Amino acid sequence: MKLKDLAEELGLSQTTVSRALNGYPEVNEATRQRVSEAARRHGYRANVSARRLATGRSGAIGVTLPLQRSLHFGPHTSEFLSGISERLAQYEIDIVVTPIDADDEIPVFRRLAASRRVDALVLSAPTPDDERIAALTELGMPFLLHGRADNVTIPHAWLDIDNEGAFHRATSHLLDLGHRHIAMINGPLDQTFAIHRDRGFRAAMQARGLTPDPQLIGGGRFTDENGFRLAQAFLERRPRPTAFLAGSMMTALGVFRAIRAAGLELGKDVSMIAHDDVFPYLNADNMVPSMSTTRSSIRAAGARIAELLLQMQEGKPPGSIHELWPVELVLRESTGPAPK
Amino acid sequence: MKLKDLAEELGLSQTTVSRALNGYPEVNEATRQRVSEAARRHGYRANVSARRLATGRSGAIGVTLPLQRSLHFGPHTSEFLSGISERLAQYEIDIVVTPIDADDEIPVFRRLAASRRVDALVLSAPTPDDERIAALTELGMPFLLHGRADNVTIPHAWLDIDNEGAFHRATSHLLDLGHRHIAMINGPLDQTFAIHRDRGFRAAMQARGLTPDPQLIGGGRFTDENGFRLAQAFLERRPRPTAFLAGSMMTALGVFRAIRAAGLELGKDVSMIAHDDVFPYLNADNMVPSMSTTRSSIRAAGARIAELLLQMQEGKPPGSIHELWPVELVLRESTGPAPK
DNA sequence: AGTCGCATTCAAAGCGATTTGAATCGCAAA
DNA sequence: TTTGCGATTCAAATCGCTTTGAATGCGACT
Repeated sequence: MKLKDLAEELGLSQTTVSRALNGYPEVNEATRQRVSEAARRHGYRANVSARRLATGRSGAIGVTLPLQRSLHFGPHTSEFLSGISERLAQYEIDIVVTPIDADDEIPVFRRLAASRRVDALVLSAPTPDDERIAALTELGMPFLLHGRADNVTIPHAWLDIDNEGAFHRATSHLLDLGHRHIAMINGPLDQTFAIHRDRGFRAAMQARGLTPDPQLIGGGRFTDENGFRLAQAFLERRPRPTAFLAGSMMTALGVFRAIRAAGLELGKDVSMIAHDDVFPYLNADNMVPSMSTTRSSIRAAGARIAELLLQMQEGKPPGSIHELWPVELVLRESTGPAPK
Repeated sequence: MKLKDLAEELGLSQTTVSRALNGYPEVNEATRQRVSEAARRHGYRANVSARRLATGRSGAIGVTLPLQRSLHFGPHTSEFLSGISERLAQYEIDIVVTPIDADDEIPVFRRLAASRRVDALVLSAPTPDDERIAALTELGMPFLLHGRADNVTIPHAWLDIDNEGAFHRATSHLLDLGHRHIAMINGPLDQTFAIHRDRGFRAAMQARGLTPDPQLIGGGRFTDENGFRLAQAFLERRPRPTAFLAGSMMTALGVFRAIRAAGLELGKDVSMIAHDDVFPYLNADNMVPSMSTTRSSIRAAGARIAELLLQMQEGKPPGSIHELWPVELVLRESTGPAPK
């Protein structure tokens, strides 16, 4: 059933039917009722391809899915996507997952733009000098950055969490508890968020006149394995760290195991604060001991990003969209006073 | 730059340019070269909306993303999507993520079909009597089921792994090692794959004349927490289980913790075999002790599903597409002989 | 020389919506 | 009675591609 059929059945022109369904004001209310009813009865829905062609808008936003590179974002992906779709569900906007091969990101963007496949893009995992921003700006493709690219001066929209503040507070709290040898298990250090966390950590230490021990700082992928390896190595150093900062719940699990393997008890011999993106399948509250975290829902971020993309489509200038979300510090059982 | 502009610049008709770019044979090779060169030079790409409208194919496949219900599939999602996109990347086929709210799945399908938004769907997490199959068949929307719906007789395409066989083998192996009290931590029991696993487990036990202890059987979401809780409870029973089967690496982590918490040693006092969907961020091989698993890559399944969808689009009848993948049993350190 | 067939190319007709500019109908104002 | 205006409705153009059916050019064959 297409528009023409519906119009014929109703004895109306396509124009009127189209307008009635799209809520234009110049349609008689009685007519609109009649049209809506018929449309519902036939389960009529406008062919999206035709609509997109006519309106010039693709009605879709692209979310990049890094295939090779940031594989550690795997577990984040579904939550983030859920957040976006949650917000977009009521609109007729598609979410197109665009695999990106790291090598040829820019060409992919070029193709996306030329074929008008999506109206806007969501970019994840930026580096400080992220070159995608210049490329997309030049292509005239609207986008929203999830994270920040500190060194890029081109105006662009971004939403980020306060990673620096979060790790500053977490570190300060550990210091308040008397910890002096704090190990930091960060993410991949080429990415902005990891750099910010590092900065927060160092600043908090230095504020107390302490210098972070480079032997107790590590980074890398957010895997259970990486967390275990680094933590195990750190626990062999002397003086031994009495507290850990972990960049993700996944690494925290590894650290947890390493602590146990060393015969230590979490929350007593060793403290830990992990960053929690709030995954429904890995709950900090239900761990034993429950895990102190810096918490920020990546799902909520996705929803807000969708919201902001909608606003951009209505004309809000990208350069005016900058959101820095505070991060909660949730204290649970995994943190305690430093052992004497 | 659109087709018309390109044609004008080249002094050719749109027909010829279109055919040249789409690889039709009736174009002079010299002309094709000239066209390709010009297209490349201008970065020309056909407007997808126009193409879709003209061809009547949306050039997109939909992947359902259950929002509420199977939240436990979170971590699987990104791997699965990666697999699909890996295979589809070379084609101009979009992957549209379709959030599904559980309550109104069928209406969503109806809308998808009516608006011709996608050419086919990938369905996940089926139940034995999955009613989506009938709905989609009636709507004429091609789909491929990831998993199986045993009780549905309507011919349809599916790809599944041999869950029953996997758990049969895993159980048999534990029995060979002398274990008699085997605990089973399954997935949500309304889903087919969990039912199959249960069946494999029971059959292997019964083949040795053993009856599974209902006190040692549990199910539920694939969370670390659920694994921990169930395992902890099971370890308090007498006789205590000497081996565990875990439905996912996520639950396995919880079981692991429960075993440690009980002062037992994995691989010696207690054995475990977990099912591994092969996540890059949770490696069975690198755990300590390394984890014995039934292994089947969900990413590979995604890639194959994409492949099969392409074949369906070329006319392969859905009823002829049934793939049952064998599952590897990988023995590592977490399994050992039953303690006397 | 006339005709046929093959290789190319083209003009024009869709695809199914949206949108522009004009037409129609009452009804109040002149 | 005529005119004008607001409220509705409509015919036709448009979006940018694919595809059908016809046209063209040219060497080969009769």
